[in-house]
Amino acid sequence: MSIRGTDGYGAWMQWPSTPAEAIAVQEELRELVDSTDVGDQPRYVAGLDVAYDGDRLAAAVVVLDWETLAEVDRAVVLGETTFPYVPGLFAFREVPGLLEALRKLSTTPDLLVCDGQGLAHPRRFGLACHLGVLTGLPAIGAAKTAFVGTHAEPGPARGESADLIVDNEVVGAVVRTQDGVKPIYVSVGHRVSLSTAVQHVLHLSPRYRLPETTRAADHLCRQALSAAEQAADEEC
DNA sequence: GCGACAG
DNA sequence: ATCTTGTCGC
Repeated sequence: MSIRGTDGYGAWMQWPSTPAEAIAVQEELRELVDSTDVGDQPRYVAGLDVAYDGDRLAAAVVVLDWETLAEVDRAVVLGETTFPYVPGLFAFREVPGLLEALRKLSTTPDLLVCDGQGLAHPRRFGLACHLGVLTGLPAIGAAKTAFVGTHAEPGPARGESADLIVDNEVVGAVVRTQDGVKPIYVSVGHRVSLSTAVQHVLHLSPRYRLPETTRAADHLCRQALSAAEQAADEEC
């Protein structure tokens, strides 16, 4: 796929090498986030995830059909970390590999489901916003644990949720995707409203706590990383 | 000042 | 993220 949204920026925006520069990039790109519904009902939904082994990494994207949740495309790239893990700057560790994987797809996703936060971030610009703005594609964040905000305990049944709040502002939703399971943290990434993001996550999680997109991408990047390690061991 | 902190 | 056995449940 082409990365329409990035071209204008990629040409002059150098990748940050320090936390201060990274924060400056977030402060600038955050202005480009669109938290309203744009585009039609998605047909191709992508799950994205990255697995690590020291400085080695595997970034994967798996595209599923919205109706059947069957896989229609996949791409995975091996690489090395270029940025340390710093809470709040997580995207700078995962974006390079994920953009490369997205570029390898023969399908252009209608929605990106990211393994992390979107607007539920200290500067309102988590991984999902970053990937959404750089690609121009609708994106949502679906994280396994909380990062910022306070919230009430959502009801015990699948589909129940509670607002995730920061400074009297709703930055996301805490959603119970299955009866009795620990809820997940959903927030807007780009070009999707929060209520739509929650509906999408529930549609993508018919049986397990995490969206099928996330599960598929998680499996792929782990498998690719371990396969690469096997190959490396045999060499030496 | 101290602790907490997506993956 | 990753390090890690057995165990409860469908």
